Formats: sequence, structure tokens, C-alpha cells
Amino acid sequence: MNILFKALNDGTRREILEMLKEQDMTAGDIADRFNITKPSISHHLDLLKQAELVTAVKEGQFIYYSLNTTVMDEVLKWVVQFTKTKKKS
Amino acid sequence: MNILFKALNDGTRREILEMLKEQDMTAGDIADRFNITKPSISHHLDLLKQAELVTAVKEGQFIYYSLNTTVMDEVLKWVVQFTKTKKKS
DNA sequence: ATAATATTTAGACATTTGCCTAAATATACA
DNA sequence: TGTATATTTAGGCAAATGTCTAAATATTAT
Repeated sequence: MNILFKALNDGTRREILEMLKEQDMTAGDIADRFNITKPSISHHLDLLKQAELVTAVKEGQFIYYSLNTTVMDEVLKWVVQFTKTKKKS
Repeated sequence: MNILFKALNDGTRREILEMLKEQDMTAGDIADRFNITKPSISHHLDLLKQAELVTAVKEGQFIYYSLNTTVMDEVLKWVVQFTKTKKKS
């Protein structure tokens, strides 16, 4: 849970997740969309990978990153407990 | 969104939210449940307040903190976009 | 084998974070 | 008025974070 919220606590990383929601992308393609150096993006991707929010598959000299939606279910479950607190009126 | 994830990115703060889900509490009562000094808890409460995850009401010399569930809906909305991506098979 | 491309690893640096102690503020009570 | 209680504000400090440049690794193409 901790590592998950930590991974989500950064705008760049959240944007990466939103990009990967649309399509799988290589590390380079992801980096090209930000005004941040490739090593920095690589580090962000590593954190997302540690949190298992993304998976990485090497294909030749490229590494394709994909979203792993199942982990989000955990976050969802945690958040939901605070929202479904409605009382009958 | 940023300040929200920032507020949630701490175990102590998430625990406070879970406590407040059960009942409103004073700053002191909250602090008593942790092995952290009152000033530190006060700081955590301030962050939660900034994120509007909690509200504070002063009653005499006490300050009662309550959960504000409506803000969680925003988080929920953000998270859900990643979970409802199931395809028909 | 050498060069080019894709990506990561390593190391440095400034900023942010979470914690602490000490002091300040505000209310209640004797 | 003076003292105890509840909470916050201020200032300091070590650890974590996000960024960068330079170097290392791996793959592809000449």
C-alpha cells in the first residue's frame, strides 16, 4: 500500500500511467513526451515497476511498458471505504 | 489532485483518516494513538486539512477533526479510470 | 569489429519531508 | 489573576525525493 501511494505521489508518474492506459509505449517514447531527461524518466518507470503498476517487456533494443490495472484495484478498495459511508436518510 | 496524493502518501495520515472514519476526534486523542509527538501529529492534520480530507471545528479548548468524504470521490474517480478497462471476451 | 541507438546505472545536488524540542497562543478553572 | 490544559507555530536536522550529467550495458546495423 505504501509503495503504491508513493508511486502515485508524482504528477509525471501519474501522467505516464494515463499514457499507458491508451497504449503500450517504449521508455524512449514516454521520455519524449516530457521535458525531463531519459534517466529521470527511467527512474520514474522503475518506481512504477516496483509498485507493479506497470510491467516491462524487452523486445530487441526497446523496452515496452504496459499498465497493470490489477494493482489499481487495491488502491480502489482502500479509497472506496471512505466514499461508501452514506447513511440512509 | 497533487495535494491529495501528497496527503495520502503517508501511513500515519492514512491511519488518521481510518480513525476518523469511525468517529470524530480531537487532535489530542488522535495524537495519543501514535508514538509521535503532538506537534508532528498537528502537522499531519494540517496537511490533511490542506487537502480538505478533514475539517476542523473548535469547541472550547478542543479542536474536533472530522473526515470529509466528498474529496475522496475525486481520488476514486481518478483511480477508477484504470480499473474499468476490462474488455468483453 | 565498429558505430549508432535504446535504456539503465551511478553519483552529485537542491528541495521536500517527517520528526523533534522549545516557545507561543488560546481556553478553562481555581 | 495566575495556573493548567489543548493545540499550534517556529526552527533545526537527517533522510528521502526528483532532477541532472556522465558512464555503462545491450542490441542492431554497417
